[in-house]
Amino acid sequence: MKYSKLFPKTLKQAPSGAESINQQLLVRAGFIHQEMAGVYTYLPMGWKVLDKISDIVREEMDKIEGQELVMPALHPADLWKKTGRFTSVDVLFKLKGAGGADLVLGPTHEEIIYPLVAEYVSSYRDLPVYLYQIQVKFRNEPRAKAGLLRGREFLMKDLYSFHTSDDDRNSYYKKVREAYLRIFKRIGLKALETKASGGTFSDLSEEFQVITPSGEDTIFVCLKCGSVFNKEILSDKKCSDCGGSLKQEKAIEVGNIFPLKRSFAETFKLYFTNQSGQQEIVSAGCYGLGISRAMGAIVEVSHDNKGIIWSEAVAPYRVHLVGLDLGDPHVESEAEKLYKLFLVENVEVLFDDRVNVSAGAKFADADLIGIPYRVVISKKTCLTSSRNSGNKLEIKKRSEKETKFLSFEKVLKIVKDSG
RNA sequence: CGGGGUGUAGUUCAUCGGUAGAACGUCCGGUUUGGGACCGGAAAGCAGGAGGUUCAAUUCCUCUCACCCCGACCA
Repeated sequence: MKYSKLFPKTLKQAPSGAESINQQLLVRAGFIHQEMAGVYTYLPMGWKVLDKISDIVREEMDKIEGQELVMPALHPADLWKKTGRFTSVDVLFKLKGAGGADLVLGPTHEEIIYPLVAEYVSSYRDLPVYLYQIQVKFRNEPRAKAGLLRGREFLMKDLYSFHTSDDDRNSYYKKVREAYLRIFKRIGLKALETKASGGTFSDLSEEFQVITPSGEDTIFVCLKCGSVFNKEILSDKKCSDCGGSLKQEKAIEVGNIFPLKRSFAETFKLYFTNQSGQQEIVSAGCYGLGISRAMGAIVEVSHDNKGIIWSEAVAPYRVHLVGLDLGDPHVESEAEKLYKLFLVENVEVLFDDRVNVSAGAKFADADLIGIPYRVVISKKTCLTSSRNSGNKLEIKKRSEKETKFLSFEKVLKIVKDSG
């Protein structure tokens, strides 16, 4: 991608009202655009990041035999009335259909997936089944805030598992837990597994929390055994696993896994016929992961005063090629060649090809956008190119200070190897 | 949903009763080119919306909408 064609350009200042770090940096760097409180357009580079996170999530879900589907965002309210959540969930967006029927914008999908599975699953032979989707969710938060950390419309992965027994569900639950730990590691988030209440879903659940001052949850980390507890389930000031003392932290919840209560299966009559021909109730779990929230969380924990520092797995591009002295026809053609070489090598590259823009402005944009590798081509780095021997490029990692001068081959190796 | 704050050019902000100004960005011309360069010129505004007070309202008052922050909430 050529920077001159990229939509949109970066901003020097964050709009007023953008107070949280993730919102400021993501808006300034051109990843997101706010439409209203808690609702954002994901701009081309922002969408690329979300796509990369989603792809990692897909890979890990597929590894544990998840099957991807997409359910509607628009739900008939009847299903929500059946579970009682039409009134009990206060963040529910409600609207009217053409005939006056009540409709709901889905904040979660138990009400859709239970009837769906009930329709197709009737035998123990049909179970277990693991279904997930990556989809937009709606929650009418009384106070949306902090950029992508708390939206009214947001991107989420939700997985639902259905089993012939609680034991089977519990063993799958462990697999999901491991998949989650792999996902967060891969996208560059240190997520702590946290014991929490299950709200209307279940009695207990586990959350994946990323420690950051901007987090809105309070968690307690045991200094002795490392267990982590959400404050909502903590009755005394000692670790309930080992009795050790606890350290309080602010954290943002990026994932939450629940063994589901029986009541959903009862409401939607989700039964199966077992091997002895008897009807049994299906056991289920649900597993959420906030995709857009994870993007915000990454920025919260990985930035400096100049901008974002993307982890390699989720960065919109791998290389930010900065062309300086492009007024010089020789440098200009060398830069073009270099850009094409990266493309031929399947390296995702953003090429700052702007001619009348100062070096400082280009570096500032590169730092702001936060692509992992910055490669500079200029008069200085082109000097040796007339001799075929030693054409050196300048390469710098966004996360490091050090700059190296290396041949294209070595640059390519670095860029391709890591991550 | 309680408390507080803010709505003026694309963006950030000034003006605070006499009918709108800067910076950044944008466009044109020129000089520049390794950390947000410089000089000239230009375009850009129903002052969130409705009502009221006034000879006159961006400015004062009322209502409303939106956004931000603190708290409550967060299945």
